[in-house]
Amino acid sequence: MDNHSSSCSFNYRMISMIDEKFWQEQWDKESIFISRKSNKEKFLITVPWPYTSGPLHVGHGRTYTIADFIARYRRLKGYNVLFPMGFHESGTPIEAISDKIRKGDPKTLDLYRKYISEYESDEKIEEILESFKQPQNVADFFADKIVKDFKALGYSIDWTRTFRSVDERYKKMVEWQFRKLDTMGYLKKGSHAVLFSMEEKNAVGEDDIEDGDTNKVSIEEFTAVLFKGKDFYLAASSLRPETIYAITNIWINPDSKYSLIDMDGKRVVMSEDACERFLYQNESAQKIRDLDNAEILQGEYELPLFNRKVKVFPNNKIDPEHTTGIVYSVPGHSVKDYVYLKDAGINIENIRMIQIKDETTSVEKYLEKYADLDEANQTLYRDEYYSGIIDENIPLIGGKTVRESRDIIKQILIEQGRAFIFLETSRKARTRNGSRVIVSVLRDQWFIDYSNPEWKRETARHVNNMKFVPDFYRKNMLDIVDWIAERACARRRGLGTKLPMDREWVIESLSDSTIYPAFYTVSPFIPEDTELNDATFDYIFTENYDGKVMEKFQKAKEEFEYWYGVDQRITSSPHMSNHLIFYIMNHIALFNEKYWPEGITIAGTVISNGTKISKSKGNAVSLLDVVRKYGADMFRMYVAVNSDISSSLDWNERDISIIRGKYEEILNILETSLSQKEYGESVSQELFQARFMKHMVNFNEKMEKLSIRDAYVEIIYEVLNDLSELKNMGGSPEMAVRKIAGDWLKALSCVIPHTAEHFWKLYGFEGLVSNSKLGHYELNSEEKGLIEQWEYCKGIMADIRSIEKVTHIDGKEVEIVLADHIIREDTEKIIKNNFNVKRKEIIQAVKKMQNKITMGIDERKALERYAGVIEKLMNMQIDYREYREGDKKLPLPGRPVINLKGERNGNN
RNA sequence: GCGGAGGUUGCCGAGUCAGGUCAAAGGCGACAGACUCAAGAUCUGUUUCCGCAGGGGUUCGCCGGUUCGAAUCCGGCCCUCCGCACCA
Repeated sequence: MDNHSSSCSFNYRMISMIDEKFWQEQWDKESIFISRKSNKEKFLITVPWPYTSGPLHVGHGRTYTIADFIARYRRLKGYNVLFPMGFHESGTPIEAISDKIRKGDPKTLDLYRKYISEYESDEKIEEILESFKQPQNVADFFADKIVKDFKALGYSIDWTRTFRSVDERYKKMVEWQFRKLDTMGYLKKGSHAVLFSMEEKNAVGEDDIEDGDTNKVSIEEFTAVLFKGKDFYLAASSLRPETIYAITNIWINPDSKYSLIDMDGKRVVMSEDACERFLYQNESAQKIRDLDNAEILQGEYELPLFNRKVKVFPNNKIDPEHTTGIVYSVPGHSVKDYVYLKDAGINIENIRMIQIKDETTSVEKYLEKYADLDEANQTLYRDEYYSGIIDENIPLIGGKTVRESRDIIKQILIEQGRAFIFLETSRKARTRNGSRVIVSVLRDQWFIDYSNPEWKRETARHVNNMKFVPDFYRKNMLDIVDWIAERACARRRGLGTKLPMDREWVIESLSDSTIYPAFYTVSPFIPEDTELNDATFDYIFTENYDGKVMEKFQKAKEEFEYWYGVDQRITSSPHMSNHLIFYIMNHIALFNEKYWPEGITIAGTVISNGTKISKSKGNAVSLLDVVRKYGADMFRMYVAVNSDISSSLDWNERDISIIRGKYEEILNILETSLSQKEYGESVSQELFQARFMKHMVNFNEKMEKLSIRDAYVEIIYEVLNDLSELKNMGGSPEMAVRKIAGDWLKALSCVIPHTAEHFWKLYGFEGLVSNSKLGHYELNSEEKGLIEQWEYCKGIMADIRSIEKVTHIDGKEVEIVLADHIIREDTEKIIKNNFNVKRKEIIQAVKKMQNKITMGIDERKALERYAGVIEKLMNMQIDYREYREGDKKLPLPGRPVINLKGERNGNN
């Protein structure tokens, strides 16, 4: 991987001379990141805590690194900054890992051997692996390693406030949270549909399903319509209940078995397989017996709503494993039914009831148009759903759209007891263990009811006042507020806090992590063994207590009130519709408005060599590897400069070496400037300093807006460019750097803190740069003039080059003729459309060149100042004078006449 | 499908909210030159087309519209990426 090592040995020495560990120890020793209440303005910044099931990769590093830039910048600006972190250990995956290790699953064992080996010597691996049979050991092991990794990255985290989501005192707070939600009526119990495995007797998530990440499985709602026969009802399911009027017959599969079940006193028939699955959706249903298919086929069945009877035909295309295994046939509006009937030689007249653009849809046309039967069927379905209108003469729904009618008919059928909902997976799916995935409706599922309108209104109002970076996520968040409904908040297994009102349930791992940043503020003031109850938390977090001071928690209360709410939370877009919405809404429900979250910054995803990072691809680059190989500052600089917060960051070798080049440049110039003792005054040095001042102004502005990349392009690339320009102008970059080193190192310290500390000390500044303060920067008019005039001169140089190129003259001498005061006055008038001027001949020229004329620059002064520099850079003699009457060409303000003298270049 | 973001000159990526100063920042790559025995590194210049005087032509997904004037505003179309409920 390291193909530069041979050619850059000198620079390697440069990088390795920064002893990152040493500086981390200095920070520790001086406790500069431990933050306590003070009289300074506070700034609380957080990042969602990591889940401790394994080592972190570069993707995790990005958000924390960005947060650290901001934390360090705020400190420079004089804020009392708190940047805490903790560890998320609740949920099912860690338990599942232990489970697999206990069972000796070879894949898991290999993976965790590899993970452990990244941190521990070989002889210890098996022992640690053995300890992983206990879930808590897995979590603790990796939490411990993450601390080490993060320290190695130089994060300015206050480690005194760290806690884990499974700590007893934290659990007490979660209990407090849930009892509060309960008293507010936000906690509900109800039934809930989930994907489920009968064999594993468990709800299954995307990760549990084979190809679940690439080919999603969702739950679809079918309407099972009851057709009344002599002894029982047939349950025929459909996505299109509005077509019930056009039914001609019912299909069952002759090769499959059917069963009779009891549903609230009704005798209902569905396939044997459906029957087994349905019992997971409806607890009260009971199987009565199996049926002989002849029993079903012989009778006639009455449609609900319309007085009509239809027959049942066998059709082996009907899938008994899909919904009820009974389907009704609508040949007028289903290509498949039309074909089935035709193939079976059954002659039934089509009933048609839907029009698109005043024309009754024709199954035959779709059949002709699409070669594939499925495609024809689906297209017809879609066309009718989006643009279909029901015929005027149809009862109940005539003239209405298909979309409206579907809900109306479904509603009526269910009310009349002639239909029920049958839930089905959107595709056939199996778990990774190979068992079948079905839909189950869980009873007594606990929910947080985010649909409460009052709660939503408050949330929307607050979201409008929050700061989102980038701002478009605000709109996104408002949509989510609108969309969010009940969310299941408890599970049967996993680590975490037991639901206080029902100890059978464990609070789901996203729901237990919504207000935890509040706990950072109090964590050091609540010892592990303290007795905690709801009154304690009411006292610390709210105004809602009996007024008596609780001595023991007084300090915690003060710290909470000082620090809370979160000023800035850095996260990534997948968190929008789950963690972030919970985070915002739970704060709004539980805390006083002044403690609600303020700022949210959403970082783009991290990709590796142009492709998405995923464990299965094996392209996850571990954070530890990166630090070991490149050092913290290199990685941090990469994160800062390689792409903007909002766009994705691609971690790849090529860009790494490019960034490294820049980093080495910084090291080099800082190193070589060290020996400079004096500072020579010259135009170019002055210009450099003025420009540096401008960069500092821009840097501050951009950091305030959290445009981190732009800020560092300014303070790294622009400054380095200026230095090389300075060198060309004959100035000394070393002297210049010596002069600006203090300010530059402060600005750089947010991104490359170790490097900045190293040179801060060598340059003889007091204390630590991480502890220094950044002043206010502003350009004075002299500095502005220096910069503007130089830009003007650069324009002239570009013009000279352009002329040289076109004429093939190798310029030796240049005469620059400037506009005199008469021209300037005339031009000013003409721009204002006042044509009463002294030299009429310039009117046309001014009009034509209007957008290239600049009035504000003192051209004479610019040339006085920079003529020498231009002469050096262009290697030609520069003369300048004002316009004289009789000159062939007329200069305009900002557009002097350039007379180039030299030899014609022979080649062309 | 629903919701969100986006399509810019060889590539990455600013600019679009507040239309003109935008042939369009910055980085990378490429080319030429300087340095060197040579390569790398570094530095200088060029990098849409035309031009023997700093100028002109044609460009910002596609098609239309508004305007004296559009990369920027409006409408339609095509394409890409992200999120979509028990997964952390």
